[in-house]
Amino acid sequence: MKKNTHVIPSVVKDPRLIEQRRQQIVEGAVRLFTKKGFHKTTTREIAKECGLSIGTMYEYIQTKEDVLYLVCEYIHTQLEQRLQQLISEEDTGRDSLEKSVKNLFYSVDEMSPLIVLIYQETKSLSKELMKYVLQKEEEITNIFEKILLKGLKDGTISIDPDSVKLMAHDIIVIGQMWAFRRWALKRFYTIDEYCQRQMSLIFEKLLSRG
Amino acid sequence: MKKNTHVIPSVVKDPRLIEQRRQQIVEGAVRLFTKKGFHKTTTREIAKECGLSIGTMYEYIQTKEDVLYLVCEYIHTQLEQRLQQLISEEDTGRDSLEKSVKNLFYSVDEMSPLIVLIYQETKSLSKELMKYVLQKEEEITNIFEKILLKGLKDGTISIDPDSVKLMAHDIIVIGQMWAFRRWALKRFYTIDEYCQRQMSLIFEKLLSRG
DNA sequence: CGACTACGAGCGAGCGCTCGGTAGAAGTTT
DNA sequence: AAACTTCTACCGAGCGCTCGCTCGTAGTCG
Repeated sequence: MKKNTHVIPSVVKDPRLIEQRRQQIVEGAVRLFTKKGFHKTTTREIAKECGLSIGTMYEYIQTKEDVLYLVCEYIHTQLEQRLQQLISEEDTGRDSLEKSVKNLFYSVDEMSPLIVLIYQETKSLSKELMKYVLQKEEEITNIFEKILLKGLKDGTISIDPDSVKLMAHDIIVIGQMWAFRRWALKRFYTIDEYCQRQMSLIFEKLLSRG
Repeated sequence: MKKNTHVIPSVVKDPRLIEQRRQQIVEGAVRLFTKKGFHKTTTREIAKECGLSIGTMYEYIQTKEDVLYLVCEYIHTQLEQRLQQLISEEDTGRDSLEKSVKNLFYSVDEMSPLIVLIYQETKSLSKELMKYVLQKEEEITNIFEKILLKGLKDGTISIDPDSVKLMAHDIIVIGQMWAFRRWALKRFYTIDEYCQRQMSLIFEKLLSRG
């Protein structure tokens, strides 16, 4: 099952305890990382924020970097679940895409600080761990690729097959851009306006050959 | 003239020397920051890389953060110059846009590591300095806004006036995304393909109401 | 008692930055 | 022209401090 996930060793034996404590750690770390960034947050602060002593915290991770990895994994899982939730077999490709893109925009809106965090801190991971995080990012992009392909098959979407991958990336980036360019966009658009206008950018393209 | 630029004090008096040494510092720092990131690079390393002693380097800056600011400013100036270069008064809005978007894509391609750097490290600046950097980012976006407005005026581009700002941001983000999602995109597209396909995404939209 | 989890003072490495000193150019006095 | 003074850029050992992480000990439960 969990093939593309890096397993972080723990001194503690009880798996349920591990999961619970790591959840604590992630939640505390997210709060701090979004506020101050990874490098400016100390291990002592993380421990305090999640209600553990440093000693105890280090029973559940090996390095500070592990915390960042857990955080990245958590964020990606969160986003992925939200996106998978609304996907139904019965929808046409086009309907599914419309739903999912909208879902993406509003998810990014709610998860804004988390999206920004993952954008800015992934590079602080070692190559090994970054690989896993980028893999997950790609899996999320693939969600949209699949939907596009479905629409291509059932004729509800028309697009050059060689552009499918690119369009999937475009959708993700246009979605996430609401998070990482929020400082500029928020002054001119609400999330509703943003959603509507960007949807039209995406869908006019997808019908232009139909 | 230089109103939106933060001036970093220097102990040294000679302005020409300041400029020359800071150029050295920026060049050395860029090499290191793109490789290791800002936080993992030490001041000693920067000094060594640019051929100054730490003591001397600190005659030209006040803090390590100043170096990052100088680097960000350098990158933005570089990009802005490239974009301004190809803009001619005589072109129609549409021609100008086509040229400039293409120019953006290929500039981002060449400046890839720099674009990624500015994306990832801007947040390491203090609020004060970040303000200046984001301002510059916005000015660069405005280049495209102006072109779009010109096209709207001369009738060569058709777009909802309220979407102009957004479209300018879209163009910038789609350009820069070639840098920060290179790890995925490079496996499927060359820069030429990328440019061509993304241009069609942008321009089909801009003609759809025409 | 043995197995396991929690604790936090403390270690040692490494960091950003300073500051007293040097060399030599520029200016001034004799 | 020589001697002295001032100014300026350069230097790097070292200061003070913070960081990530460890490990000996204490507490708890079966």
